[in-house]
Parts: sequence; structure tokens; C-alpha cells
Amino acid sequence: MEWVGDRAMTTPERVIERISLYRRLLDSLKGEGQATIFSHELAGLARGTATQVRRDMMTIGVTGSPAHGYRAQDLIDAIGLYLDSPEPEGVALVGIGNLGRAIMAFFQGRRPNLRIVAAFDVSPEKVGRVIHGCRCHPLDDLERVVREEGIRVGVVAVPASAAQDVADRLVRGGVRGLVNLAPVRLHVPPGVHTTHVDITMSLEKAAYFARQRAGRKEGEP
Amino acid sequence: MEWVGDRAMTTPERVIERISLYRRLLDSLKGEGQATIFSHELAGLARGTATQVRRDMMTIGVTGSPAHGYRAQDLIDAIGLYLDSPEPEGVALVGIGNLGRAIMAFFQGRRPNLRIVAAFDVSPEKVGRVIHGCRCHPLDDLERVVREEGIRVGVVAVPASAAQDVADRLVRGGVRGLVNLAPVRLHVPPGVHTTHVDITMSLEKAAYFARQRAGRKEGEP
DNA sequence: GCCTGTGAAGCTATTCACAGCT
DNA sequence: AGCTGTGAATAGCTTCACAGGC
Repeated sequence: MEWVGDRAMTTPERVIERISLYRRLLDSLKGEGQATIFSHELAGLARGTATQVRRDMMTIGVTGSPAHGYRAQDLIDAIGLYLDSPEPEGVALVGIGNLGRAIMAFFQGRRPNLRIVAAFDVSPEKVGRVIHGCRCHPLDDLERVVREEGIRVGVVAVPASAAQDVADRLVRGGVRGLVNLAPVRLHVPPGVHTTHVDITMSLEKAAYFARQRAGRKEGEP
Repeated sequence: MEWVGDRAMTTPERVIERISLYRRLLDSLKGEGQATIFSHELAGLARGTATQVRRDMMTIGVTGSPAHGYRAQDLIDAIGLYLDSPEPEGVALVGIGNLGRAIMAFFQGRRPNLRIVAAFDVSPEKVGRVIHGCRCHPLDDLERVVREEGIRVGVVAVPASAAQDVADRLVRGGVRGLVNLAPVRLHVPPGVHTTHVDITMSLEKAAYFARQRAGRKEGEP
């Protein structure tokens, strides 16, 4: 984090999104044995511009060399330092329907520092089971478990009608960051961050822009 | 749509996202019998500002009255005119895992104009079945079916390793708008729009912003 | 040459501020 | 008084352009 005077310069969301993406790209790159990368290469993978990549590198304090570009490991480390919490962080997942299970499956051992450690559902037949290595609790225990485990991040994967109630409980339990997958806008107190993942909206958007074809030669989305 | 000369003024993504959201909010509002709405009310629901709502109204060409605000039905109609295709539009969904099924379930009769009409999967035991009223085809038929049905919008809900291949097939079949749920960046030819829905990224972002504490200061050059 | 790092310029999106209406 | 519609101002983000280094 950068500071100006005694005020924290909070990094823009867009930058956080991009460096999260960079890390994933670099991870898979490293699997292929590539040790260094130029800004224009990373830009190509991330579908951005080289200048923007270099700006982002400035933001996270990484510096490369004109001869070889950036060392992939440097980037990964710097991004980790920038994005991750120093200690492992637990995530609560609420709603173990198809969506919830998809998220669990996907997150399985993906980032060691950010693990789904508790799941919640109203459905009694899911409670008590262990899905993808994660214990399932009844919804009524949400606030207590979240507080006891010191969980600060929650994922809302319940139907729209239940989303606000679930968010309220999570916040009461101490959660400060939410990912909401329900197609509603949550109301949360100041100091709690929520990012909305709205698949309906994305589909409508894609349909709209699909119908905007016949654009001139200009290429980039 | 606005035009400048003979060139389409393409509406910014952000605006499309917001008006899609407005419509959903208005739909549920109408269910409760509210016929008119002020900009500040809609802004409250959408977590935006009243000015921004009024700007968006300008964009889609809706005008309200100082006395009663906007007529909800006017807004819904105008948004439909702006966002929706004149004829019903089919969507192809690729990947019938948890994520794909969640999307199907959610979209069930949601927007009459935008329906998932074909699903695809590699897994033989899914093929041939009808899930959520939608026929499941083998992946090999993707290009043919998409072309035959004139499908222009596709949803990629397959594992990361398969996403680019699926996207290529969709595009070859004639798709011009993609929603990608896999955690990779797709490479598509100019003229094809893709919107990325990246749950991993959202989670990392939420975790980052949840942690607004006085952390380390970035130091050594 | 081709690269990085970065001040400055250029754009885009959002907000301000106020005229005009009811 | 309270609201809409909107030019003007502002804030935020991206790209340009070039100095400096291999």
C-alpha cells in the first residue's frame, strides 16, 4: 500500500483485478519454465497494453530490466506481498447449491492463503457433511462460526431472496469483504467491501455487444 | 442507440451494466405495485447516485417529470428497446458442470428474449438428456448446432484448459458475444465481444479490500 | 535497436451546480 | 419545495512520448 502524508492511497479496484490476473498468468507460465517476461508479453496474455502493465508494476513496486524484462518469480512474490494477507485467511461460503459447489471445486487448494474453511446451507441433508474438504454447517450457526473462526471474507451464493439476510449475518459475524453472486444489490454498512458477480448482467451485456457488430477495422474490445 | 453521422456511438459497458441492473430492480418493484420512481430512489436501490441515474436515463432516451419522477413501465420498456434484440435470441451454454447447471437453473424463463436453447458437454451421460428444458448435445456438434440455430451468444463454463478451444468453436459457429466463466483470458478475433466473469479474481479482490489495515509500507528500491 | 520507468497529455466517467418545471 | 435535464467542472484511468540503459 502506498501512503501520501498519513493517508492511505487505496489502490483502485481495476489495478487489483489486473494484478490478480497477472499472477494467475504467471503461475501457469512458470509451469512451462519461462523465467522472465517482457511487459508486452504479459500484456498480450492479459489482453492489455504494455504501458499499462508497466504502470501496474510501478504500483506494486516491481522493477524489471530492459534486457530481460521482469523476473516472473519477482512478480509473483511482489503480487503475493501486495494482495495476500500475511497469514492464511479463511473464507465462508453460504449456499451449497450448484453455484456454491462449483466455487468450492474450483478453489480446492488454489491459493494456499485464501481457503474456504466453512460452508453453510439451510438444507438439512447437506449439513454435517464434508464437501470438498470443507465442513458444512446449518445456516443458523453462521454468525457464531464466522466469529469463532475469525473469518473476514464471505461468499454469498444463495437465491436472491435470501442474499440480504445472509449478508447481514456475515457482517454481524465480522466479515469485511463480500462476494455476492445473487442478482441483487446488497446493502452493507460502510467499511464492508462487496464485489458483485452478476452473471445475468454479463449475459445481457454480451448479447447487447454481440448485436453491435459491423464495427470498422478497429480491433480491441 | 445513438448515432453520430453514420457511425454508431457505442454505449459504454458501464452504462449497459447499470441499465440491466435498473431493469431487474424495476421488475421486482413492479411486483410490489409501485408505478413511479424518483431518480434518487432508483439510485438507492442500485447503490449509485441520483445524477448518474438521470444521466443513464438520458442515454436511453427516457424522460421523467419533476412531479412524479419516472414511470416504471416507461423505463422497463425503454430499457427493453435499448438492450434486447427485436426477436428472441438463443444462447449456447458450453459445460454442464455445477456452474453450467447453476446458470441454467437461474435463467429458466427469466428473460423471454434471451434463452439458453442449446447446451454442450463432453460427458456422454449428459448428452441427449434435457436439463432445465434445454437439449444437451455432444461437444463435437457445437459448431454445427450453433450455426444451424443462428446462435450469437455463448457462455463458456468449462475448465480453464478447454476454454480457448470452446471459444474458438463458438466463434467459428457464428457467435459474436461470449461470457467466459473460466479463469483464463480468451483470445477472440476483432468483432467478437467477451465479458469475463472471474470469481477467483473477485474473491481475491474482496479479501484485499477486506483487509484495510495499516499494513506494510512498500520500501526497498 | 528494443526494453523499462515515468511525467505529461488525453480520455472517459462521474459529479457539481443550476436553470426550468410543476 | 423538490424534482428533472444538462452544460461545465472534476476526478480517475489510460495512453503518449521520451529519457536512460543494455
